[in-house]
Amino acid sequence: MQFYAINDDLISARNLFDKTPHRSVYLWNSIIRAYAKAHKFSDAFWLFKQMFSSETMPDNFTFTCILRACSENYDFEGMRLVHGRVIVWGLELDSICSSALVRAYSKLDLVHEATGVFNRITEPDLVLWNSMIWGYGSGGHWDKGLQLFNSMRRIGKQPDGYTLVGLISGVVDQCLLEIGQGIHGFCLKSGFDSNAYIGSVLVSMYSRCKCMNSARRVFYCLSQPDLVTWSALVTGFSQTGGYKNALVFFKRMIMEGRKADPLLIASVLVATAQLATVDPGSEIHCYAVRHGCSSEVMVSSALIDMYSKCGFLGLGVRVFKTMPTRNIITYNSMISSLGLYGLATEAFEMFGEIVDKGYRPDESTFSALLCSCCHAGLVKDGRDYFRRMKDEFEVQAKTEHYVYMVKLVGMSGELEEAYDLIQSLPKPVDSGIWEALLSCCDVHQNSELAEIVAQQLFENKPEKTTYKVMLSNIYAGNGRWDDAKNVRDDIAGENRKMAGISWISGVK
DNA sequence: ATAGGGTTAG
Repeated sequence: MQFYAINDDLISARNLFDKTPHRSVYLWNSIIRAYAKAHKFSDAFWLFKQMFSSETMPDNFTFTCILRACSENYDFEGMRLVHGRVIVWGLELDSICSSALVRAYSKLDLVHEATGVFNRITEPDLVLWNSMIWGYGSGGHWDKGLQLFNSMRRIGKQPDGYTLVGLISGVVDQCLLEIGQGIHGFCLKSGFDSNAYIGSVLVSMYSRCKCMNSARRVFYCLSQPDLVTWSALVTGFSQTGGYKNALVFFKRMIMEGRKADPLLIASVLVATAQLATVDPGSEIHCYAVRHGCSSEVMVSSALIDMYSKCGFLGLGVRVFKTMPTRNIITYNSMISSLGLYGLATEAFEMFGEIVDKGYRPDESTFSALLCSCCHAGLVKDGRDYFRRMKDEFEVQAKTEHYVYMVKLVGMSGELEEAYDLIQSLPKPVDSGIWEALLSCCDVHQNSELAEIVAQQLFENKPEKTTYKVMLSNIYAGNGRWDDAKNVRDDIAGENRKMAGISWISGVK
């Protein structure tokens, strides 16, 4: 419904634009920005080009509008073209254009280019500092962001809320927790702790650091947490294993009379999917239906995943069939769901369908496909998809893909081939890949190779005990009782895992 | 002119 409103407005705006005989630069800028905001990037670009042959000349704001469109559309070529024009118009040193360039390049992960633009400015203003710090932070270069933050303060420039948001977004991992705490301290001292944006990024920062107690504490300190902040907290719980808490806080927010939006609903569905009981998930589904957003791509995709993980593939398929718009994530969810149920043929068909429709399969698509092959033991198909992934679709193989390939080849009994595959990888090899091979050795009771693999794992992660259990089991299976006992004794002193128990909840 | 939360990846 919202989309129609935006489109209707856009159409009226365009009519007005077309009827105006002498268009000012403001009018041009507004219409380009409107198209960019509605994600109609090709229209925005077409108008941008039209403008150059009109009587009105672009100004620095025109470029910011079109740069935003380029970056949101991941249009690298357009980006270079526009940058070129910015230079031609002598606006590269303009404070408005330069910060737009820095942001756009950073968004495209071209931090190097962003830095180039930044370094050409001798006296950056606050917005430019902020843009560059944000660029470093969002690009994973937290250290450079921090350096820049320090040099900014050294020359006496006062940071503002934007600066800190950019800086905090660079704290992406548990090992950066202390850095994050330091920045949090700075926020408190400088009185930024009541800023809604900073509150929400702090909550998600602590979530990324797996410190949900701190995230919760920041949340409780806010007098009026808004939807985004609630959402950050619920998502934090969803992603760190606090599934019950995700639901508790979601319900608490609803009880306070607030309305959830598609982003939050998708997030809380992740928690219900992990709980693997369908009741809470279908409750959220009903909520989405009542609030008219069950057909949003994000919600529907999450529903497909939830239903299939909770044992109701048919309901997931029904959501899939009835949803009005799909994206690559939707298809990936559907492929992994089919794979999860051992329906490899159907998963392959869906892959063919998305290629026919012109979607670009991504790394998750191939994860889902290779996983389906593993479940169904289809070695030949797996090899094919692995090859096509690299050759035909130019998707780089990542750790997860190698894990699947090792499992697929190794489980079929070709332990040597799996071993050779790992040997061919650049060092250091992720221990997850070695672990995959170890589980193949377990299944095929090959204790000789298992020893070699375990040695590799021991060098990588001596503190982990799971693979020692596996090695001991392999020894035991081969009747090598002394070896089995030695490895067991080795674990005994370390923190031992409790034996697993499981149960099935009653179905009414 | 700059900012925050999101769905797949068993």
